[in-house]
Amino acid sequence: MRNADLEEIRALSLFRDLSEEHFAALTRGAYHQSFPPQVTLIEEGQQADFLHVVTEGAVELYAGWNGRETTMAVVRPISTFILAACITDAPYLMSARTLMPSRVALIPGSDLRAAFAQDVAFAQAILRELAECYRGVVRHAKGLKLRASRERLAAYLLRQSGAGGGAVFDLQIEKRLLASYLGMTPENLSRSIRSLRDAGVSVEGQRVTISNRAALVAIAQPTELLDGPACRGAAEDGAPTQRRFAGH
Amino acid sequence: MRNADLEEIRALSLFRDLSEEHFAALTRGAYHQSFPPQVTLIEEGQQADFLHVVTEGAVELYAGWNGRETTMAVVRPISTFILAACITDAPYLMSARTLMPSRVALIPGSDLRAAFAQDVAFAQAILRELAECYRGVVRHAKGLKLRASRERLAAYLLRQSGAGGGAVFDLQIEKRLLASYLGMTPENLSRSIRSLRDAGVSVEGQRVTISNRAALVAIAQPTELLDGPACRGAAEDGAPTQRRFAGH
DNA sequence: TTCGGGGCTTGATCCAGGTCAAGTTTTGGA
DNA sequence: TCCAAAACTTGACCTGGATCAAGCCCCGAA
Repeated sequence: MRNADLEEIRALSLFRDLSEEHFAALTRGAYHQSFPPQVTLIEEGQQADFLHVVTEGAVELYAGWNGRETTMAVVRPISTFILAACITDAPYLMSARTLMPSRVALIPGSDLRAAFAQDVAFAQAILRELAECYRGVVRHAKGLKLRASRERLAAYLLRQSGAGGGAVFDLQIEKRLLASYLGMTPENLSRSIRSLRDAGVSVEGQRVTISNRAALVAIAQPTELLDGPACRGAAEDGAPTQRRFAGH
Repeated sequence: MRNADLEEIRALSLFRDLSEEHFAALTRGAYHQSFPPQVTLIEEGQQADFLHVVTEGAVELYAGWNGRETTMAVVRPISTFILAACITDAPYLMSARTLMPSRVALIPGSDLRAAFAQDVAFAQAILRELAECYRGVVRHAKGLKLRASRERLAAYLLRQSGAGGGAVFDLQIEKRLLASYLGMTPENLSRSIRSLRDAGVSVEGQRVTISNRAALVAIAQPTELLDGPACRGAAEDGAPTQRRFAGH
């Protein structure tokens, strides 16, 4: 692995408190690979052998059943995924595929469990990371059950725009993917977007403009309990070393 | 706390590997209280001070937004809840209320974190427990997004009936609650139940009879990735010291 | 034993959102 | 640069499930 990559991974809250020695041990057995877009990295049901860390690009987590398919999250650098399956040594509950050319570090689950047993600070970091993942899915599920699709879209746009001004930003994601993530069809997303026009939202291609934040807030009624803390204050103080794009 | 209660809690996979000393330290600061039905134990948004362990009765985890409300899970003895909020010392994402006269043990979060730091085996147990919770919510979310309501009901009934024969069993839960858990209205649940009659399902009051398991399976298409491992084999070998009734 | 209230069912109706079918635009590759 | 495939939009239509409104049943309290 390149030094620059190592440093980026090291900066993750997950690895920040890990001793130099243990970190070296972890990364010794790790791979760091580049993948073209649309490559399936893991498939649900498979055994979990590696913790994955996206260092470049974007990875979609999705699940299928009976011919249907839905996007559960989009993971962006630098963050990890499938920690839970790795820890319990259980089959993945979600598949993962690259959305663009991406680089992913693969850390053997056995090494992970070994480091966990030897380093209390690391154990705490893992636990915190997992707890945050858990809370992310809970929020996602709550949103699905409590909000209508238009409300989910409004909330999503507010989250993406960041708490600050951020009246203009890019979607960073294909609309069909966003639709799937929000639990609706592309057609319905299209219509929902139009229906937000009179709330001052305009979407042209990937570019989103929010001209009346208050109106959008009135629709989405964002809460920390549903939209996460990221929505709260203006730009966070510390370097946001870890971002999860669409949920989690 | 009564000795019998202590032993039951001790038998949880969460505490099984904890040293006698650390377990004593944990339970020294713990309360064990009885509550009548319909008592709110915790409210979403509050700070998480105690890990909760249901030892008798049943507790509903639910979430509200904008006047709406949905039940996320029903926790039955002996199992824990709100572990994640406790660990991250973050606000609860779900409220909890008793559904019947219940007893709940409250273990201070600070003690929990202390024990975590001192006992690697305990740390691993906590991590496993949390990972299982995470996977539970992921399954719940997948079900909501991938299955239609009738399919969710069919899958739920199969899960409840247990993998074995179990052609007759009790719902153990009010139907309005089940409806909310499955993400539908009571009216729609009623109709969905009727619509499963020609799949050999009859529900009279709380009593459910499944006379054509194959037909139900054809509708629900149960998968381990959606319905959990509990659905797999016949009665598990070890004592099922920990059960989560409706999901998680 | 009666009464009242909540849970459950059933029917009628409505609507959010899915499906189907064209277009239109964008994108990526030769 | 052009072409083909895919993404996106729009309209028409349909349907799963919500809502509204009774009525029923069961259970618990007086």
